Amino acid sequence: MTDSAIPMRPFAKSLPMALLQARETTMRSFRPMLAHHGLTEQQWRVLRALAAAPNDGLQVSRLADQTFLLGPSLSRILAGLERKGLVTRLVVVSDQRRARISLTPKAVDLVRRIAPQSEERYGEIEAKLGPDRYQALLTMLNELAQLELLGALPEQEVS
Amino acid sequence: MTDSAIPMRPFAKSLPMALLQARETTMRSFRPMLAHHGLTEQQWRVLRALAAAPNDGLQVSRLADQTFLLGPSLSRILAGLERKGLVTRLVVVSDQRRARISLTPKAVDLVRRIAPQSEERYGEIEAKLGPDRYQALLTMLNELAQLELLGALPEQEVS
DNA sequence: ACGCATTGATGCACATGTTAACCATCTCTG
DNA sequence: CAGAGATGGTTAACATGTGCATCAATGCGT
Repeated sequence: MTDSAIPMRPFAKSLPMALLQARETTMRSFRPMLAHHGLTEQQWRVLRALAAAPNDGLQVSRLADQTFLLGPSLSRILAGLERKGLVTRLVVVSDQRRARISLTPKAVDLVRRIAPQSEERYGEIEAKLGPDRYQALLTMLNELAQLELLGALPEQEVS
Repeated sequence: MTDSAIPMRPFAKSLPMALLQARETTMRSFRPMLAHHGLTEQQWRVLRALAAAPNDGLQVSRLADQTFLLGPSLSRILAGLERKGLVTRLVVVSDQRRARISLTPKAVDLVRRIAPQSEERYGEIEAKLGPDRYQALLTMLNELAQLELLGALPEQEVS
């Protein structure tokens, strides 16, 4: 009785599930490499964002935006990276609530070593999917991310 | 010095990041609805898979496959759902390692109430993205998920 | 029957996701 | 210029993600 009577899109055609599965497939390719360097996926996102940032670093909130990490997660991650000697934190004198996070030279070296391996993975995915399809996929994903969907922000009324 | 010298694909063109962002956008539309019913996203995945399963239920490993949850996560989630009276667990007599998980009538009712709201969300996404693009996106995501990427399974050699 | 690798599932440890509460600083207004 | 509110970050608490160890039940070869 549990089946047959509940009309619902099959799991396989669920966009969120497809996105989840696709991401898992790609990340399974990256994670072992990062683990080999003692980094988690999120720690790498932080290092990577900082590597592309201006030399005086980024403040925590900007870093959170760029890495799609929430504040509390980022706080913990930064504490860990600081303990590892990979990032430094400088309080902004003009507004002492803010801090600027930068990479240490040690971290810059690390990023330099990882980057080419990372590019290899991207290259493999792009090649196996086909450059044209890869681009098309990126385009559609970005378009999807721009959608403004109902119920996302306000307290929506449910039935 | 931290920037400019490390050649790396910009964050925005990173496929894993695009997948993450796209998934976040879609899930932001679903989560409030599920929270309103006291369910997390993962709990809903479990209920949904069970609702589509045969009446005698699914064993834990199959459920893990279908929901893309790892064993340990699923163990904890099932314990929670059992505590809430939403699933039951029956040990298989012929092989006592296995258990069959099924929905309780209470859970079936719950799924029945949530399903139409869920379909609404899917419909909105499909409509706003365009049915043709939606299908194309699903197709490419499934294709991506099927890729066999290096480093995913064996101990890969890193430099 | 016996040893023994395999399988289904859980336990453990650590890192992150998520929400709410909290704290320090700053800004604005009266 | 004091006090309310806004802002940037962190802390806390709980659930999940992830990899590894564990454990019991099973199947298999001899």
